[in-house]
Amino acid sequence: MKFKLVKKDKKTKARAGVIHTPHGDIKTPAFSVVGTKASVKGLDPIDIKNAGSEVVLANTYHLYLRPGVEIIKKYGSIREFMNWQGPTITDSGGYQVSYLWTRGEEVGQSVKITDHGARFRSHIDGALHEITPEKSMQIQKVLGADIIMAFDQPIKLANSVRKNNESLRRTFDWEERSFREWQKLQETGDYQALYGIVHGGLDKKTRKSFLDFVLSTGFDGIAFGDETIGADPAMTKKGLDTVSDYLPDDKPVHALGLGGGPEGIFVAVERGVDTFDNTGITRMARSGILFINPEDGGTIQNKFRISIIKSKYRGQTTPISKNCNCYSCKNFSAGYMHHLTVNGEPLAARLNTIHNVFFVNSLMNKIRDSIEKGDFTSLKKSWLS
RNA sequence: GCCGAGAUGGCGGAGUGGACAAUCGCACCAGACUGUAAAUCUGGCGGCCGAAAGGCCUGCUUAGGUUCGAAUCCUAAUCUCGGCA
Repeated sequence: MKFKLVKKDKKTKARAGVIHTPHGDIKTPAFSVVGTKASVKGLDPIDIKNAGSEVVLANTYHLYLRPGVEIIKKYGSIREFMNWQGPTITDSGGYQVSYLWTRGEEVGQSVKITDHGARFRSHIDGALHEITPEKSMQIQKVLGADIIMAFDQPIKLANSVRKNNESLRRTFDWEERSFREWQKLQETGDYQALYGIVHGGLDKKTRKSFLDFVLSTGFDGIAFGDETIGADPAMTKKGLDTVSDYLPDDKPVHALGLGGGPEGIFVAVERGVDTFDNTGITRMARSGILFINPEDGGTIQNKFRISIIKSKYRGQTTPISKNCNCYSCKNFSAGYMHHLTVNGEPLAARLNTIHNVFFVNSLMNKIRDSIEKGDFTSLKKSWLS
C-alpha cells in the first residue's frame, strides 16, 4: 500500500490523496461503504461500483463466526467470495467483542475481556469463542483485505475512568501484539496495510501518546475509533482536535464509524481524515431516510435528509432529486420509492441504498475536487451555512 | 319469513357490572440509527388545557330502562352475518 498526497488545503487540514492498494486505488477523501458480512446489504458488486464506491469495509468478527475462515480460504479472500474486484478493508473485531452486547441484558455475561484476549459467546448460537490480537490478525490474513485494523478495545465515555484506563493500557499492548503478528503474516501473500488505532477519547495527552506510539511502531496508517468520532459532529470535532495538528503527511488517516452525515464528514475531512466508514448511511437507507443536497433543501437542521415514507411523497411523480445522478433518481419517482419503502419491498432497500451511497460518494468527490482547486472552504460554506 | 349469532376507536379484535379513554395487533404520526445481532428500534395515537404530573369533556349502533355505578344487565328499534324455507 502506498499513500500519495495530491494536494493540501491551505486554510484547513483537509487533503486530497490516493491510496494505492494491490487491488486498486482509493481516491481520498473517501467513504468506505460497509459490507459487514461481505455484503453491502441490498447491493451487489455492480451496484456498489455504480454508486461510486471504490472500497468496501467488512468485519472480522462476523465473518469469523460465519462462514468461518476455512470457507473463505476456499475462495482465496473475501474479494473472491463476494466477487468485489476493488480494494477492501476489514475491521479487527475489537469493537464488536467489546460493545456488541451492551444493549442487551447479557452485559458482562457474554464477553470476558482479559489481557490475553476477548472470550465471548457467539450472538448466533451462543458458542464460546476467543479472539486475541494474534488471532484477529490471522483471521484478517485469511479474509485478505488490503487494509486491516489492529485489535483494540474502544473506551466509552460513560465508563468509569478506571475501566477506560484499563482499556487504554490493554489496547497499547494489543496493538503492539497485532503489529508483531502482522509482521510475521506478511511474509507471504498480498501485502496488507495495517492501521494502528489512536484512542484516548477527548484527552489530548492520551491521544497524543497513542498517536506517537502508532507512528513510532511503524503502522501503515492511523485510525480513529470510539464514540467521540461517532454521531455527534461537535464531539467529533473535539475528539479529532486533540491530535489533528500532529498527523503526518505520509500516512493515511481513517475514521472508524464516522457519523453525523455531511456535517460530520466536513468536520472530519478538515481535520485530516482521508477515509471513513459508516453504517448509518446504508442502514438509514433501508428505513427510508435519504440524503438530499443543499439545492434540494438539505440543511444542518434537517441533517440533509428526508424520510421517504412520509405520506407527502405518496404519488409524487418526480424523483427525490432532479440534481441527483444516481441510478434510483434517474429511473424512479419519489412516489414509487415511497411505495416500495412503505411496503417493505426488497427493491426499496436496493434503490434507497444506492441513492445514499451515491450521495455520499458524490459529496466526497466534490470535496476532493474542491481541495484540488483550492476552494474547499467555499464548498463547505455552501453546505453548512 | 323463521331460527341462531353479533354490532367496541381509521381497521381487526380484547373486555361481559366499578381498577376503562378502553389490553393487543395493523394503519397512521413523530423520532433515532458509530468500526451493522438493525428491511431495525423508540415514542405518540378520542377532544381540549398542560412541559409534565394531572384536570375537564365526549364515548363502546340508536332510543329508553335497571343500578350508587353500564361497553358490560333488561326492553325496543336498526343494521350485519350464518342456517332453514
